[in-house]
Amino acid sequence: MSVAAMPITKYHQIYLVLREQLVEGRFSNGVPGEVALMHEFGVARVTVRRALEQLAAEGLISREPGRGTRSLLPSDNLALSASNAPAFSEKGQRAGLTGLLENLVSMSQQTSVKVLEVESVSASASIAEALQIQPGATVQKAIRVRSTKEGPLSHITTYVPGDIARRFGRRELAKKPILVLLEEAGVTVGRAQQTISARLADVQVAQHLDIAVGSALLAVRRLIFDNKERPIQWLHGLYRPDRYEYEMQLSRVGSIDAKVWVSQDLSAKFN
Amino acid sequence: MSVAAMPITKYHQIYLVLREQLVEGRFSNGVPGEVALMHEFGVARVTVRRALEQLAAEGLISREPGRGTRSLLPSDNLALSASNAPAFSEKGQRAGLTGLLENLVSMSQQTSVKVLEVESVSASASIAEALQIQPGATVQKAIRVRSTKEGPLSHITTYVPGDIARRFGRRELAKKPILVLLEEAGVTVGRAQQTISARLADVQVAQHLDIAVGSALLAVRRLIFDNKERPIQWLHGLYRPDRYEYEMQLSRVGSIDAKVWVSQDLSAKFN
DNA sequence: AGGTAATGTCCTATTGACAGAACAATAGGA
DNA sequence: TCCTATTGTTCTGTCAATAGGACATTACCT
Repeated sequence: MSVAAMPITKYHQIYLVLREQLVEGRFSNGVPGEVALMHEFGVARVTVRRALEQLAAEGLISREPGRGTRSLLPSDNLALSASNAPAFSEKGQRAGLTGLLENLVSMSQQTSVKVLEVESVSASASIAEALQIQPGATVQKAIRVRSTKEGPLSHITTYVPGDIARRFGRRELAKKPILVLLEEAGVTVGRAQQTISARLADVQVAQHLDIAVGSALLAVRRLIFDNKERPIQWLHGLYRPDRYEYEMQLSRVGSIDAKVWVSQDLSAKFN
Repeated sequence: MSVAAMPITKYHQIYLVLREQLVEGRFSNGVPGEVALMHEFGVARVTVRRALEQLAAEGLISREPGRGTRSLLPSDNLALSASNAPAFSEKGQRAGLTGLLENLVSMSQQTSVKVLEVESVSASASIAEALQIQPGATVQKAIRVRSTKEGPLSHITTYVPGDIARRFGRRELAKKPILVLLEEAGVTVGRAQQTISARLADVQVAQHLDIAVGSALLAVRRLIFDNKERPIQWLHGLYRPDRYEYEMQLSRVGSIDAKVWVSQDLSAKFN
């Protein structure tokens, strides 16, 4: 098929991926070589290089012939003060995790999941509406709490249509992100629509997240579609704002007269 | 300069703009013709058409030769039930504004701003750090409350370096979005970095937003840079979650093996 | 019926994104 | 010193994105 029609260029996607991984502190001991990245992403070397060039231009990496590419982020090596890396200079003042969603790769590695509840229930009106199924149809409801070593982070409730979730057991849910399970079940994940809001912690959630009742929580509602635009997962997530924030870059794209911003932001990565 | 190198294609940008405007309920009485859009965006007709084709494929608009293009969103005309528009089917259950930021065009039209406070202060340590200036340097602090006809919506505090904000008066701040003022002051807005979190309403904010103390609020911190990567505005925003939510599309772009999502989302438009 | 405005279809040409490859230059270890 | 890994540079193509235009077709209004 050669080059697929893409609204966003490959080098830019790779740029986004690498930038995210950089600020996450991976690559502390060396960024993979261009050839390695080239294979990893399955693209030509030119494409990898364009991404790296942009990262270098922003002062996030250093590239030297013979030596290779290295991360320049303060979290990794020596501090870099202001010099030429304004991009993330405000990084230090925030301790909490940043990124988003419940299933970052790095989070999967550094966090643990406890499954509070898994059961088949009949869909309420609102859930049926979201998932575009008959009210009363069977859906699998799962509640999980994700924790870092510092303590609980998020309280996630997911609903998956019964015919898809048939085989998900408690063990699988604890081990793998639910999206991986969905893909293993033969579902091709397409797009997702997500709304971010704020809510107060109720008694149950507060208990599980180890916070006071009435604390402010970041609330996420997300509907995931497969490649045929069928809803396959409806998610309600509550996050402790001191441990989790949603960070994004708004870049002004193009010059379409109207001043339009597009926020670009890495989201779920689940290998 | 002709065609600038763009990480995101023009037709896709136009698609995003139009989609946003559609769900905002503009275009209720007819979408502008292709030729009109073509002039408005300054692109060729083919480009406009590709954007419209995508919108039509998602069932958001109908296009008929001779008749023109019309919005198919329930908020506008007759309800469209499920049929072929799954994209925003969960739209009905939410009354609040959706989009983001404080300065959408439509918001400027449908909302009013009250300036609570404008004064020059010396920068505290955290503000100086964010704006990359000397602690104690002069910054202009402004607090504004934005309201819809239903009541207060957001409580925004902004800090602008003194040398830039020199000429902003109370009147200007009430009339125009601060970003417009910045541009009029000769600043070219570049990119922005934004973090979304949640906070409880304190006494002052609660009073201005007409809510109970201790209500959950959506909290936004945003740092705007000019085209030379100099920070030009540091913003703290608090939003009533019942009137304002942050909605975004996560589309799975490309096929870069790693499963990466890019969230695309219209943000600030300030004409 | 005729005019107008809209979308649908088809064409040409330019440019950038990307693949694939070769070769040069540099740094560091054996 | 030589070998190797790495980035830097420079090619040759292919294809998609976009600009710009011409013409057909349809729907609605006068």
